[in-house]
Amino acid sequence: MRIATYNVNGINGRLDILLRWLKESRPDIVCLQELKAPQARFPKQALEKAGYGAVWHGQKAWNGVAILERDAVPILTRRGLPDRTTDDESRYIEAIAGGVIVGCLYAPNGNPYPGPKFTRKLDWFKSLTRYGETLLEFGMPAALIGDFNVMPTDLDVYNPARWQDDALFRPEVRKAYRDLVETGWTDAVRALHPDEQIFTFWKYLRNAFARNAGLRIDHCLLSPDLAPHLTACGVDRHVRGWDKTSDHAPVWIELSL
DNA sequence: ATGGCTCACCCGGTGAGA
Repeated sequence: MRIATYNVNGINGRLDILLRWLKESRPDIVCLQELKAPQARFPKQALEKAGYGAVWHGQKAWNGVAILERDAVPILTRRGLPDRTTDDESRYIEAIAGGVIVGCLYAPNGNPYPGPKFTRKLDWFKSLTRYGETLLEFGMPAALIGDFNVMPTDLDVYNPARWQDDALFRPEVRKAYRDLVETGWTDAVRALHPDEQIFTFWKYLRNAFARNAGLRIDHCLLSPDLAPHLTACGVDRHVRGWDKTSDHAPVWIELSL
């Protein structure tokens, strides 16, 4: 079973890109972030035509997350994190797909540092960590997948020195990610490729993709009963090279289930 | 090199992304 995550950066503006990638890669389950579309403007029919059922959590102009399943409709289990019911941003959706609890997330950016947005990012990670512990206690195969907006280590940044004071790389945020992982999750890409430099995002600016000036910020975390089934993972880098593409590339994992 | 892109908002300049 293949599970992928893709920050599409506008699902309607880049629908052709998304459909092209789905057609060539045919993942079983897909987590999408940054839909940038209100609930009523999700392209349900176009995805159905491509063979994917969907659940989604939209928002006007910003954020927005969705889970797709090939030849099925995911069973929605949650919209939003339990700690953040006053939060009006669409950053978490969860469903059962392929027998796995799939939590699809889009963490806050947190810039500028310091400031209220940065503090909110740390709070959001605490909420995610706490809820993740609840998921682990269920004892059902679970995965937290999406755009975490954090580079966990120096290896995940093309030029670590330049990112020291950025909200995606501040020590507080890296610690928040580490605290989350240490409650029992496995970072799939690092489990299989501990020493390889792997990027999932390249800025639009300054020819970043051609220079490979990238970051690893899209992650797949697996519960203890799922991690032993991990057989492969990768980044569909070539998608980032397409015309009018997202600034992220799709990331995928393969599970022997 | 903190943005030189790119998006959604709805038609022009603003806020946000990372």
